[in-house]
Amino acid sequence: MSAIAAALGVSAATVSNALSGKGRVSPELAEKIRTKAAELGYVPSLTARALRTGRSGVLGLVLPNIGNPLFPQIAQAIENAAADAGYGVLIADSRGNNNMQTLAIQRLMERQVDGIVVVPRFGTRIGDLGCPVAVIDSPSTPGNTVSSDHWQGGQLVADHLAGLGHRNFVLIGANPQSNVQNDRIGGMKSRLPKDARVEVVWIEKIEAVSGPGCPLGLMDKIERGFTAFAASNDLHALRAVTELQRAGIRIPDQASVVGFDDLAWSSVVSPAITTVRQDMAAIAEIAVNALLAVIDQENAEIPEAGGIAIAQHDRVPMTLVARQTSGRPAIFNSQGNTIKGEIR
Amino acid sequence: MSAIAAALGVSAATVSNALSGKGRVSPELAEKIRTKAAELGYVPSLTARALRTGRSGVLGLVLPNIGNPLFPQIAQAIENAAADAGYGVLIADSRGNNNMQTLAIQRLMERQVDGIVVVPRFGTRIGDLGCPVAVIDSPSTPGNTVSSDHWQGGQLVADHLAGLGHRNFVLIGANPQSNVQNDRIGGMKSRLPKDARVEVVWIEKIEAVSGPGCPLGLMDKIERGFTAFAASNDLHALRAVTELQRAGIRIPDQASVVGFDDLAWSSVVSPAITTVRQDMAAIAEIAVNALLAVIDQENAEIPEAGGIAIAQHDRVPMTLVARQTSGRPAIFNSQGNTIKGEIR
DNA sequence: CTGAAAGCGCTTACAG
DNA sequence: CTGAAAGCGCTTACAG
Repeated sequence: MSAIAAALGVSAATVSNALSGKGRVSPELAEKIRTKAAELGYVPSLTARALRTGRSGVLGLVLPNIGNPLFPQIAQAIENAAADAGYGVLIADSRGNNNMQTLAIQRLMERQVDGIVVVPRFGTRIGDLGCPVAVIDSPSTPGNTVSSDHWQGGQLVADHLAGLGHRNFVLIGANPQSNVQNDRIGGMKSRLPKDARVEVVWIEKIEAVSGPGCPLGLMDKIERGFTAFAASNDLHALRAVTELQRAGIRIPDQASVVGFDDLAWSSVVSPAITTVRQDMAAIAEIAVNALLAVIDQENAEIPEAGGIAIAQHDRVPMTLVARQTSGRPAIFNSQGNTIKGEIR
Repeated sequence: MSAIAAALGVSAATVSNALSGKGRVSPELAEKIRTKAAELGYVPSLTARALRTGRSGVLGLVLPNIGNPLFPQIAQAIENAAADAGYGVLIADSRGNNNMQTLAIQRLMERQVDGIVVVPRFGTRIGDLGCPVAVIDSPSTPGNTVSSDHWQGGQLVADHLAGLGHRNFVLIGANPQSNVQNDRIGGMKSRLPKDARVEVVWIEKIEAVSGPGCPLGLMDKIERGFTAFAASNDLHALRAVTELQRAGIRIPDQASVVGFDDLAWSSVVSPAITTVRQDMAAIAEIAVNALLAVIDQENAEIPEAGGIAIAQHDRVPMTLVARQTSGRPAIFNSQGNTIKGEIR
């Protein structure tokens, strides 16, 4: 900037004003300055600007576990929304314990992020951080800012499976402590037909006994007449598909399987998995906009206000993506009654 | 900091020296300053430090596509290695075209990152950026800094499958333009038994004709006597497993399937997928250390040197994780000859 | 419409 | 061992 000022014989202040388009510079001079800036390959120092304005132009993203298969979708959506708003994204992983989450947030704040998007760990509560925060989890989470309407997503699944003729449902979740999973499963239950038979399988409980990656005992359910398998995410749905398929069950002829999240592989396995997709772009946009609103307001009003926890509780609707794992089962007639005896 | 200085009646310079442990402060005063800092909850402004020292303490991470299933592993490893070294990580997605990659790098540089880790898009070459860069791709990529030894990984697969008795191999890749995939497939080919029969399936070519998610024609291979399916990553391996399973093939009794990368679901599907794992922690550490070495050197020597492309070409060995998809096939006797006729 | 001055919070020679 | 001073590159009242 000083190089431009020197080359043109004007002041740094004028260069700054011209480049930021804040008016108060004659159009001709402004044009000359812009040209010279381009010519010199001028790149403003965002660091200096940050120091001066107190705004870094960077948002933090704290995730419970970067290794989570859903992470790519979230990170991509947040990165996009932030980039569109001219913000960078600093990532932090709270993998491990809840203390790590606190540390991760601290590290981010040391770096003067203007706001933080956090996907909290089970059962943690994000209090007032002294910095704008948007929480993405589930509407059931205290302090939640925005999330998919997981309950409604569960209802989508129930309606879909019931519409196919199913009356015997196995609901598959990993951990009953997860608000997201509880919402999904609760939503499903709330919409099952009156005469439905339901059993819930909690994977972590089974694995605690039989070890990770163990069979889920789904063939036992099949033998007991269950035909619909609704998992709380695609990873579990995939596990169900392979477990059933391996045992010789034909999907969707003999059983339907549905998942959540439309993870990377879901459309590409055989048969492709029917799933309920989150509108991550919408969620990210709401989260980022909520953050920006608080940031702008902080800047405008009394800065002593400090960190403000956002509390909008936006619920973004989910959409069902019907694929092959839930084609019409050959075992049902159009009334939904079983017409073949091979599976009672 | 000035608050500490004021509270103690010393200068900011002394506070700075005490807190940074640069010596030249009496132990007693230093201790008093540290105590007061803790008491006041002092958090240094990394922005100010960055402006003054010219180092932001932030590394950039540019990925070809955040949506890629391998991304979590990479991001996590880099975030860890960077955090251990006291650095933050700014992410950028070059999703879409090669121009986006250039833009992503520019945005990162505007934010004064001290160095950039880039996983380049197919066929792009990362030149001198005027900032330290570490490229992670494959040893066959020009400018590569560090990567897994994908060729050796391919050899691991070939040895493993040949050792099981297989002589008829289907190699599955997505895109022949990818250096990584070419290395993996090349490595496999280089170690197949002399009398082996080999066919390569390129998924993108098939999908260009039959649409995304279409069958890969694997049953045709089975009918023509192929028994070993070696995919260039777990996503394709999973696709092969489900396609074969769905058609009634029992894995591993009638066919073996092997993948790469040990993606999130690989250990949890049924049967669990045998795969070759990358040592991401080692790769990330080498990449980050390479960056730090250049950054420190820039700081010590002539800063006019500008950006230096690192050229170490470290190859990190891969390891095979044998799981159920490649148990000993029942169709082979101990000499590796077919003993059952059900699959010729 | 343009410029001189101050200051964001640090660090780093340089004096004392 | 400690402090006064300058400066990193910007922006923003305030004058002129």
